Amino acid sequence: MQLSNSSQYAIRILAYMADQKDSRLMNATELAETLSIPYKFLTKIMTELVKAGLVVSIRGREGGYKFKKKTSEIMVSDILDIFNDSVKDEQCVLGIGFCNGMCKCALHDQWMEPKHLLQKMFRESSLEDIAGEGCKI
Amino acid sequence: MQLSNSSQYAIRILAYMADQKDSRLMNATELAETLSIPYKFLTKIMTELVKAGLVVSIRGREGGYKFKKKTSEIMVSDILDIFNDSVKDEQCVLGIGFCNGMCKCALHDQWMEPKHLLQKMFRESSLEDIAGEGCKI
DNA sequence: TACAATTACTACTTAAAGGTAGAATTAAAA
DNA sequence: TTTTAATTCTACCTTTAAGTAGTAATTGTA
Repeated sequence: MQLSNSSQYAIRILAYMADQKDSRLMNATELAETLSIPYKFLTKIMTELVKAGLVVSIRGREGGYKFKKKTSEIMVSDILDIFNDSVKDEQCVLGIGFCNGMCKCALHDQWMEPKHLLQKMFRESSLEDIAGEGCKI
Repeated sequence: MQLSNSSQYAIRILAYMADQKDSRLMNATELAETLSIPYKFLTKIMTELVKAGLVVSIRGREGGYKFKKKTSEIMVSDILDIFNDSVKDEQCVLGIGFCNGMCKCALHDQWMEPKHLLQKMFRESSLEDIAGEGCKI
């Protein structure tokens, strides 16, 4: 019961970027070293974040990554969506699509409250909110 | 963010077994067909449940599986433990072992409440509790 | 223009989860 | 004692996640 490595890395990367005061360009080498994430895996993740429209990349010398949207407009759930890792409304403990109107799984009722809290945490935490919170490295 | 297939199957199997009034022997063919779980995969899971001491198996003709412990003494978390899928105290959203006294991750505080609810759900739901609840097939 | 520093792309490898096949073992029943 | 219905074991196959390698494309700077 946990997030994929990709999701965890992506949140850590973006939260670290959000920590930086000016919206300066940050390059993959610096991010990989600072956050102890394998360089090649990090660039793969960054490319997905670019495709998803969360960050933009500047190629070539002096290039790097910066946010495309305001950090207040990027929710943790947006990041999880990219890696198919968010908590869906129709998702139950015993499988997505298993529970429905007719048939509720044995843990259906117990699951409601933690599910809603998880969704709340992911959907209502923006990168701006968590910038400055905790340590990122 | 979801349980492994093995954990989901195992919970469904044991919850279904707990539904049966007398503690009659249930065989793999019946369980697999009733619960729509691949037969060979189900037997693999059952063998793990036997090794973990949750159920006993009777081999040979007229054999099958039955509970070793009382259903009131088997918690959902016991099942998740077998498949390394339970929510550990030290587990945070951004990785097991990442957060500690010195360094709390950016989502550490937000994670506390959903984590405790998840743990509560898994640790305080016994098979007896969920027997009869919801539909299992 | 040449160079160096950067991201992007394609393809591969490794590890783990999920699932399958077949034969061995067991034990009740005929 | 033979047959039959059951679990168990070993080994394999498939899919997905995780991670790596090499090269192409891009672009600022000297």
